[in-house]
This record gives sequence, structure tokens and C-alpha cells, in this order.
Amino acid sequence: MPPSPKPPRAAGRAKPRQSDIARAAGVSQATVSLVLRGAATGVVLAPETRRRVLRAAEDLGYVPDPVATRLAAARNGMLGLYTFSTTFPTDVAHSYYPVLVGVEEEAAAQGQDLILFTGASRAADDSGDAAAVRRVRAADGCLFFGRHVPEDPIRRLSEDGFPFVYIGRREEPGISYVGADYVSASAEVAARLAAQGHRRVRYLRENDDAPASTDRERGVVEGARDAGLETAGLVERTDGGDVDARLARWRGEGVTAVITEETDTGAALSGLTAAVARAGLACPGEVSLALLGTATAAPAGAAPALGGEISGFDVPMREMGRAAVRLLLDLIEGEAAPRRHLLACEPVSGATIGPPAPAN
Amino acid sequence: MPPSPKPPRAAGRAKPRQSDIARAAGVSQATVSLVLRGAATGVVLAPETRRRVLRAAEDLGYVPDPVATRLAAARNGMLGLYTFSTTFPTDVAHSYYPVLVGVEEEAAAQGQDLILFTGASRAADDSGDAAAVRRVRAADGCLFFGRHVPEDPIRRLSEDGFPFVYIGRREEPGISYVGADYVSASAEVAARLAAQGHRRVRYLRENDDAPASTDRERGVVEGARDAGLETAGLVERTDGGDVDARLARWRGEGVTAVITEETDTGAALSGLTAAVARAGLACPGEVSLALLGTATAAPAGAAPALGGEISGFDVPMREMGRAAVRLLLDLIEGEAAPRRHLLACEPVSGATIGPPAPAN
DNA sequence: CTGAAAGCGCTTACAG
DNA sequence: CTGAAAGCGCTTACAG
Repeated sequence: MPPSPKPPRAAGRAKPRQSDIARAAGVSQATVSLVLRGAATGVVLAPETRRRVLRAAEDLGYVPDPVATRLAAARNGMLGLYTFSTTFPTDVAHSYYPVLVGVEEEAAAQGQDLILFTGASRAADDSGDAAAVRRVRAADGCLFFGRHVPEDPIRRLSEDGFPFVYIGRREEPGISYVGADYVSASAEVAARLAAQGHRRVRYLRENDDAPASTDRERGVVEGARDAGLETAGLVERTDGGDVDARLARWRGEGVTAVITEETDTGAALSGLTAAVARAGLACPGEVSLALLGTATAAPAGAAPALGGEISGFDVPMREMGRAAVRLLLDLIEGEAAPRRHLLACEPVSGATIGPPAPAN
Repeated sequence: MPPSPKPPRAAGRAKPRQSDIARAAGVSQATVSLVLRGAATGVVLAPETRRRVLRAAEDLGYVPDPVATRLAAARNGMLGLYTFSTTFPTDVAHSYYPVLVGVEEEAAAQGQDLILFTGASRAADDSGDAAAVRRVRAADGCLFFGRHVPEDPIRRLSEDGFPFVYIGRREEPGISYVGADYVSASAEVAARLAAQGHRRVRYLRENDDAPASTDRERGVVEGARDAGLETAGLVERTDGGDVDARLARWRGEGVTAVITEETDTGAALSGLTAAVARAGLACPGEVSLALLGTATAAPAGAAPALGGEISGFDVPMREMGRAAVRLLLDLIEGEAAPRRHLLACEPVSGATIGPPAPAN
């Protein structure tokens, strides 16, 4: 004998609902709702009625059903968070986390819950993403995060007027985002090196093109030019595997400082620090190093850092998360047209920038 | 002219519903529901109808509303995750994250979405939690995580037969959990110290009582006894601020090794390592150190570790997250009575345990 | 000031 | 095989 099919409700006194209270207090269910929601709608009830309803609610141990409340409110009180990963979650863990913290903080402050949409876990192509991105509509609106993004599904969302905002700058017009001002921050790093006396530096970036990388390169180049650094041969690209040879060559060319960028793979950075360590170079004694972006916590088992914090700037990940939530809510409320925010990055002095060694 | 009062819905055709599909496909809304839920109910529709409905759903980008689905007394394919924090999120960030990764992985593998329920942001008391915990019902079931837990709201959930599982051992009977076997792992650490030749050690734990801490202490005490360590004066409590004086005293008493525990505040551990550093003691040369639990990544700006990984054991956070998801799904399916799992912790040899310095 | 009605978006017997 | 109806528990105009 299978248990009764419908009621998954536990045996015993079922949960009281507004209609139970209404019966007990001799009023209508709608009145109960009005009393319980307080003067949210500005409605004022007769004190006596109020009292009776409140009393009955108390007696019955009434607790509103959150699901029904949300359905009736025409919003589900849930914000989506969709992360595009180039690799599997563990690797991007550290860059993902601070954003999540910010998003969660602000969501909590705004009384919103979060639906964590797991992107196409392992699918490298966009095919799996399309379906995954679609599911995002289950929320009132959605936050997107990740260097790369499947364009088609997103465009569709946009056309349908579904509210969403990117965390990170985007090229596509008409799309809201909250990003970091990489251009200014990167330029400032170049200027800092120049101020220390460097003239010939290299910017080692990754092959991977993403708005964040584009902005950093632009900042470095403009900053270098404005600060009087040499710009010829300034930028080089790597996948992280060939840095030793480059480093040797640079030394021969009289390069005294190297700037690199942080990405979700961390390839350029780890390649560079490893090469410097293998070459036995003192930092900043023999070569100054700077990093564009926040160095993510070293993965367990990684080589210890260069004996101190890397100089560069901090990306305000957490604040970006918070700002994105606020913007998304504005969008959901229908109050805002698409908007873009660029947040300033905090310079990090660190321990890896010093004056260049005297020319030999 | 105020905008139309009701629709907070974004301009344009936002979220399509079943009725929209019905209109497009020329069938009733109920038929749409039947088609979309698949043969879940065993109902078979005419292939042609099926096709038309599916097509329209696809065209419109339909996604079921999880809240409505749930209200209509069905499952919505979403699992909740609720975290109780003793302090604000940033501090527990690192202990929280590995669990989240595991939960997310397994949820994705099982085709479930994850709702992150945001707890009462700053409320230290249980009052705010009650309402927050209640919202959890929007999911099919929920995972709870955190050292401390508001008992009343949880009991309520339990009475109502709402499926949930704790991540971490719990005392309350009838509650499912997936925890770590701290007792065995802690005993093993004591045995390891004994095997190195230590006889007089101290266990420095925090004041905060939680099942995890209780279990660790029990393991240390039992392990010490079984391995022939002195047990008199073995356990001391701290809030992390007074370790220098203790350390000096211990040295005077002939203590050669100190065990401490990892918690979400990390107070005992950071107090201890700082004290050892200030005292200029070589580790493990002059004092061996062991940690019960996984050392969370050092917060940015923290003092560098003791020159290597701390000896102790690893808490299988990620695997706990995964196992908890699996158990929760069993519960939701109604297949399991409350169940408890204790996962083994992997010993970490580390670099901070060595033989005691010869007695002077 | 309060009640009756409609509706949030979906599921599920129950009739045709 | 499909449609019409009722209902999940609540909110919100709209009438009295």
C-alpha cells in the first residue's frame, strides 16, 4: 500500500494557512493577508480586527509559506549567477570566490536569494551553453561572470528584455556591466616603474583575448608612452610555457622590469615567477616585477611567492559583485536603462618593484 | 503619468509562460504542462501535438518558473544551501568555499540547480534566522552548513518532514548529516607525535563549542592515552589572544609539541603560529606543531606560514559536499530514513612535526 | 474599514 | 488523446 500520493506533508497538525486564521478570527482570508503584511500597502485595519487576527495567527502558529508569497508577488526573489568557465571549477575557484562573496553580501542585504547556475561544466564549446544559459530565466534576473561568453544565447536574453548584468566590461552595446578600470590602473603601474627609474620594460600578456586583457594592454601602452618608457617591443604574448628563454633575452636587451597579467588560468604569472626563480634573479634587485590584477591565493603545493606581495593593483572583485547586484535590481525594477560602471582599482605597492640595477 | 502599476516585469515580452506557448501552439495550457513535464505522469500525447508544443516552447525560450512549479506541489529540481555564519562571510570564506565547490559539482552532476539562501546578514541572534531558514522551502530540500545552528527553525523544518542534511556532525537525533571523522583523525595525530618520541604535549583548542571541536578534543585525549602521552593538563582553551604567555609556560614545563585546531575564525592557529614566530622558536626543531583540520589559505597580508605545510590532517570538505548532495537527493526521493555519514580525513605529514629536542 | 474576486504560473485528477 | 476545472497559499486592486 503506497502512501497517499499527494500530501508530502508530515502527519499531524498540518501547517495552518491564512484561511485557517480567517475562520478562527471570523474574517476573510484577504483581511488576514492585509493584517499580516502590516501596513505595507498603506491599508489600515480596525484595531479590533487586527487584534483578533494577530491573536489567531499566534495561536495557530502561523508561518507564511514563502513559496506562495513569492508566486503572488510576481517575482520570485531570486537572482541568478552564471559563471562561464574556461576550465573546470576548481581552477577558477579563487578568482570566482571574491565575486561570489560580494554578490552574496549584497543579495542578502537586499533580501534576495541566489540561484547558482552551473554553466556547461565541461563543454568547451557554446552548444551546451545555449541550453544552460536559457535556464537562467528561472530567476528574476541574472549576473554573468567569466572572461568568455557565448554570444548568441546572451543576445537572445537581451532581445527578450530579460534583465541581466555582466561582471566585467563588455564590448556589446546595450549590455549592462560593472567592471574594473583596468586601463587607468595599468597605466599607473607603468608610471610607477618609470618613477623608479626604469626605461626598458616588457609587458608579458597571455594569448587569450578578453576585454580585461585588452584594457590592460591599452593601459600599459598608454601609460608607458605618457611616462616616457620605451614602447618599442613592449608587449609580448605567451601561453606561460616559454618564459625562461624570453627572460634571458630580455636581460640581454637591458630590460629591467617585467609586467604581467593575472587571468583565471594564471599561466603568465606562474610562468614568469618560475622563470625568475630558476634564473636565480633577485627581485626587485635584478628585475622588478609587477602584476596587473589581484594575485589569487597560491594553489596548495605551489611554489612560495617571491618573498612578498607582488606589486601592482587590486581588482575590487567583491565591490564589483555588490555593485552588480544593485544594478541588476534596478534593471529588474525597470528603473534603469542599460548602464556601465567601471570601478577603480587600488594600487598595491608590494615588494617586487624597486629601482633598476645600475647599468653594467 | 506613473508607469502601469502592476507589471514590475521588464518592458517587452519578458518571461514566457505556459499560456503563451499554448496560444502559439493552439492547445490548452494544461496540455502544454503535460508535454513539457514529459512522460513523468505516464500520459502520452499525440506526437504531432507534442512537436508543436515543444517547438513553440523553444521559440519562446520558455523556462518553467521554479516557484510556481514548487507551489503546485511538485519538485522544482533545486537544492538549497544555507550557511550559518558566526562572523561575517569574509572570515569564513575559506572554510566555506571547498564545501561549496563539492556541493556545486555534485549538484551539477545530478542535474540539480543550487539556491544559495542568504542568511540573516549580520544578526547574531536567531530571530533573523527564523525567517531566513523558512525561505529554504522554496527548494526541494536543503543543505545546512556552519558550526552553529539555530535550533528552533530547524526543528520546525524537521517536524514538517522537509528534507535536509547537515554538512558536519550534529547531536540532534533524527537529523541526517555528512561529517568528518575527527575523532579518529585527531587520535592519529596524537599517535604520530608519540611515535616521534614526544611525551608531553598540549592541545590548544578554542572556547567555542561545536560538534567538530568536541570530537577533536575527544580524539586527542583518547589518542594520547592510547599512545602513552601524558594526559594531565593536556587540553587548554584559548580565544587566540594569550598564546605567548602559555607558550613560555609550556616550554618551562617541558612541553615539546603543541596541537591546535582549525575553526572558521582561525583564532587558535594564528595565535599559536604568531607566538611561535615571536618567541623565535624553530619548528619542528624546538617545538613540533600539529593542526587538526585543513589550514585555510592564509588571508592576504597574513604572516607567511612556518616555512612549510602544517602537519595534521585534511578535512575532506569537497567530498563532504558531494556526499551531502547525494544523501539529500535520497531523502527527497523518500528512499532514506535519516542517515549519518562520517568521512575519513587524510593525514598530512607536513613539515612541522619532528622528534623532540633532546631534554636539557 | 472589510469582503469577494481575480490572479501569480504551474500540476493534477477528471471528464470528454 | 486533449480540454476544462480546481487548487497550491498568498497578494492586490476593486467594490461595497
